[in-house]
Amino acid sequence: MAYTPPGETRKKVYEFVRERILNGSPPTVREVQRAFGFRAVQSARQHLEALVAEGKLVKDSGKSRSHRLPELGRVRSSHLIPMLGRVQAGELTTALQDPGDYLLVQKTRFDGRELFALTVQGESMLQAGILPGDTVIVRRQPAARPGEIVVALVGEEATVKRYREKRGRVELHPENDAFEPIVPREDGEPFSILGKVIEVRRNLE
Amino acid sequence: MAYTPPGETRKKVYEFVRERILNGSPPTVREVQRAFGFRAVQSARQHLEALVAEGKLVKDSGKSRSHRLPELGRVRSSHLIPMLGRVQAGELTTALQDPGDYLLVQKTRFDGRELFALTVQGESMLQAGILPGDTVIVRRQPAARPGEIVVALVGEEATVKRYREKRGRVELHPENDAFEPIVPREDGEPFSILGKVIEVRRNLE
DNA sequence: TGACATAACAGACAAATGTCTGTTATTCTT
DNA sequence: AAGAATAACAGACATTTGTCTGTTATGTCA
Repeated sequence: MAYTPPGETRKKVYEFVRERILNGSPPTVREVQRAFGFRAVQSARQHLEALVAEGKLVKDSGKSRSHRLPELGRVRSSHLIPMLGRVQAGELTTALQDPGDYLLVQKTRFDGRELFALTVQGESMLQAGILPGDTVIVRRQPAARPGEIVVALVGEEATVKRYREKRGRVELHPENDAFEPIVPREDGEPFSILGKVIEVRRNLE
Repeated sequence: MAYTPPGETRKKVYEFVRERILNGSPPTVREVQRAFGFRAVQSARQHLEALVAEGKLVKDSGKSRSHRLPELGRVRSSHLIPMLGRVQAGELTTALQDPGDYLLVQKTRFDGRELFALTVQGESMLQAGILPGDTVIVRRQPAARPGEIVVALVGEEATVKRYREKRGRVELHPENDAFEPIVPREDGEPFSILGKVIEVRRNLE
């Protein structure tokens, strides 16, 4: 192969490998060799080793297709979580067990099994920047701390509100002046906290 | 290994492989074998072949680590897109070529290369439900249609605004009464549209 | 019960893949 | 010009990995 100035081929090798990693299939040494027309495996290997030495790539020695981008360790751990639309109380369990759709999230802090997603109905959280049609990602938990945004089951329906406590009593506050806080009563309709909202997403396409 | 009811181990193998693929490193047959404690390679292989036959996985015959999730169906492929923080005009190209962080998105409609993400600064889009600290996912394009939310380069800095046209002239509208629209002038500071905002994300953890 | 399908195992082979040693050519530096 | 560093090559070896053939156990169903 023709001789190229120092660093030139190296850069292209990096870009090639990076592209492949981002597309989900890191190349083998020989795939790099072929992609660049090297006549020796070692040519490809030297570039790859150099890139690892520079810290631009990391590699698991001995394993095939094991080149990775260093920053990606943190980022790449992802879960598929069930995605629910409008949810009635009774359907909830069923919907979680056999969801119609999945959402891909990267939440290394959480176990994928404790997460689900919900489409927001209504404008009660407008002033918290949560609009109708937004998707909220929820971590299942039976309680919450004041100030957190939660998904609660009030009567027959799941609702998104801000959790507050007043004189030891639970209050669910909308963030929209046109709505009134919900104050569950002991003898009232069934009430429970489904979980805490940990992310909000909105599609604008 | 202990005998398990039909389909039970199969399901777990599928989940294992799926998780690994989503995390960027599809397992080898023997990695599956070890993960499940099979004493024979063939045990793992049978499950994998069955999953391919069922259409739950696809595979490039002969290649190592080549199991993939089928493009069609409810589990879609994902992209890793570069994530930028506060961006000055000059840094932009550099930041896109060598980003410090990545974001995992599920956008089959788009090519991963035309997407990037940006952290929102300031409160100018408050009433559109975009708060400071939110992440916007942007599709690179040099123009926009009225009503769309865009990322534009005004002078030295990237800014998120709603794109409007008035008497044939471009206007960038904030969605916050405390801010004034930006009306770029021909002889004024450099102005260009970087792309259109296609998703907004907010972390609440 | 017997036929049949599935699950798991055993052992082996061949191709793919990572790695090693050593050599030659080109460029850079002094 | 000489030495050092980099790029590319040649050929080989060892491990990993995909694949194959055949066997045994467990469960299903008529």
